[in-house]
Amino acid sequence: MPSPSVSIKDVAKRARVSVATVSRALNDKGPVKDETKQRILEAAEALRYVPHGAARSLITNRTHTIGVLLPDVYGEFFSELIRGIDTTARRAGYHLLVSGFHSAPGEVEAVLRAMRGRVDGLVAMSPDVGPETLRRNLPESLPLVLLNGSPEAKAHGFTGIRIDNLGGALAMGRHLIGLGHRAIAFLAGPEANRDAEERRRGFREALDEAGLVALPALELAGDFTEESGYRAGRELLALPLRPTAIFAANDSMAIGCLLALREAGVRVPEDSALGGFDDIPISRFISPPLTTVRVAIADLGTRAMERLLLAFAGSVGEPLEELAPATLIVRGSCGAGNGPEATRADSNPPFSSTFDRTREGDRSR
Amino acid sequence: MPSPSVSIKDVAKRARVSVATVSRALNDKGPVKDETKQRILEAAEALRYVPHGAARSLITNRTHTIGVLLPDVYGEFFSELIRGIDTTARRAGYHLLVSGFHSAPGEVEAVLRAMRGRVDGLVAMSPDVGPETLRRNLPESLPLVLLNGSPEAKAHGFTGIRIDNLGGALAMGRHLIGLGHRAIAFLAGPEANRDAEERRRGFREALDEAGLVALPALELAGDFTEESGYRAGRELLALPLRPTAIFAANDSMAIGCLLALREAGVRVPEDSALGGFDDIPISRFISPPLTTVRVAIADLGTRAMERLLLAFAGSVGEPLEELAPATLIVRGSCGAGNGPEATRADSNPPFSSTFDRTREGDRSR
DNA sequence: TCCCGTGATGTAAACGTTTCCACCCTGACA
DNA sequence: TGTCAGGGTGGAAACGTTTACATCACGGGA
Repeated sequence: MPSPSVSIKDVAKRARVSVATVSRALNDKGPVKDETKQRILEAAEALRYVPHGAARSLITNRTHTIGVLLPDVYGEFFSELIRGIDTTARRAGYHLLVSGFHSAPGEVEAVLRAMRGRVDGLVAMSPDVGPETLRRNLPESLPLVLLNGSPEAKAHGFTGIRIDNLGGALAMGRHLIGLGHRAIAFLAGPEANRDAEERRRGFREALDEAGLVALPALELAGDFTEESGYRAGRELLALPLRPTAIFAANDSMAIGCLLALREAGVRVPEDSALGGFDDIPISRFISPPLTTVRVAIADLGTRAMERLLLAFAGSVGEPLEELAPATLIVRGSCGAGNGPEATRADSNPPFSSTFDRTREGDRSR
Repeated sequence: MPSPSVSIKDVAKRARVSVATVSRALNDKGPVKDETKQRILEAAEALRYVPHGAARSLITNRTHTIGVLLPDVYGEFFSELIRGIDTTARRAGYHLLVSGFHSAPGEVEAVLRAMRGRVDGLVAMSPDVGPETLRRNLPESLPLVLLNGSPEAKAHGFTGIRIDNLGGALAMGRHLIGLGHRAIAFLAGPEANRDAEERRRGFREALDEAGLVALPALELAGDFTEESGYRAGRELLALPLRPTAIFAANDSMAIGCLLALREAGVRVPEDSALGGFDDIPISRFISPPLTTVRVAIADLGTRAMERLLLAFAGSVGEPLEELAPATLIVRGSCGAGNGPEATRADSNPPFSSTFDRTREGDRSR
């Protein structure tokens, strides 16, 4: 059970030099005679020596690891984000210490504290956790990038990256209005969710621009699940005056809604246009393919990591807030393909874009 | 830039005791007078003291971290696996050091070596990397669980967990044959891929059982992508004698194939039955919903982690090999819903199962 | 010939913990 | 009153590195 691990001393002994020389030889620091160096490398090889990370971190004060703190490790969003962070991190020689946390009371604190001395920096996504909690449980000096944090985080001295929910929803709203729709239903996300709220605001803004009013009857509650989208769809069907278009605050709800419509024989997009948000992979495979707003998630991770690397390089700078773009993806479900915008729709067929996406992250940015 | 971090010494000074006492008080080891303990806790609180992980690891030889090594951090498989490992790990107080590696020559080695002194155990998925490479770059004593490794890994003294590809494919083959199909096409996966190979073997076994012969013309090459499934579908369409059923070695290919068939006006399942493997989330949303084989990925991660925990607890035992179940999921694409097996299909409607799945991992096992 | 710079190496301190050991004190027991 | 047990505490070693500093030999320039 006790690890009979070989340490630098063993290498030193075998190569008949001091540990200092071994360290120098292995790290290419300071002068070492070629002959000695050769002997040391051979000894290390023979003994299968691997330096002890913790010991090294202790003295160098560098772990070459960055922590990633996420509310839940679930689904495509998570894996995409990690992928974005990981590729950038690895390229720079960093590893990832990943930790999800559930909403259990003291859990965030516990996880945060566990990070001390194990990471050089932190990427945290904290929808619930306030900036104060973060700072209280973290060493003052730890570089930190907040993902989708509250807008006031900047004021607290945090640098963060947020998704441009507002811009994306605005684009979708404009698009639907541009297609001639006037009565547009909105399936909202969870009350407390910041993304959901921003998307609602973006949609409202589009309405305002066009001089349309938001009818309370056309704004339905949802919670980002397919099920809630399905329920909302049935509610819409029961309305005396049905909307000609529906904008769901995320793709899952849009899909649930689509099922409800289809069950009732309502055709999409002929009878009702439909738009979503997120561009989850399923979206391009359902029929009709879903018009949605793409969030470059992997890119989000990449940007966060790059910020951290910048901080490591010493250029601290003042806390910034960056917006990750959210771009409209026009597919079949909005009916643009039947109208004058057919070319735009054609330029993004569901199939070829699938293959594009496969390696998207590798060439992101 | 240098971290003005507060250490145990600062706490000791403030509480007017020795560092030894602070350590004892904070870890509840050895006797400390209540009054002193109180003073120490207050001091720690006031200074926002957080123990230094690396330093602690150095002396205790425990990092409370386990390494996860994956060939690629991409897609649903990855996130599900991580989720399975993470939930189990966190419950036991462990963190995850995640590292993907690309196929660059020395990269696996580099990543492996970086793990020394940073992890207490390792979960590795190594389709390409041989057992020898692993051992050569890892301390002898490090507990290791291999995911989907080669069957001979066990002989090398590794304990591993593999997906029951053979059993799953066998079940699918039996199912299709049971529905009366005699000419069944098989879309194979990548040549070198072990999973793909095992699935092929399972299918062949089902044919053998039924006294059917595998026609070379009905076995098409593929590489697990939608595109290759699409190509295979077109090849099948060009065949003089078309198969009445198609079994694709994974869902992505099945979906690509489905598109090819649909383009040609071939109806599924009326004109041709279709089966896949993996049960990726899209599968239940396409129309018709795809009959497939579900692999409990999160469960795979959970099992791996449990093995590791067992090893930490000291019960080393001989290297075992565990098989993670792969179960047949009957949906519409195989046509069972139209036949005598309608009840089985109904018991698994695409929608309710979606919601089931949402929290599947939390109650796995 | 002397001095000094420089390359090659070793010694030892330091990083922040945990833990073994020794010490002191108090009280109980003989 | 002496001894012993044991609670409470501090000193110091140890973990495996890196690195500042010291040492030494050697060679070149004055």
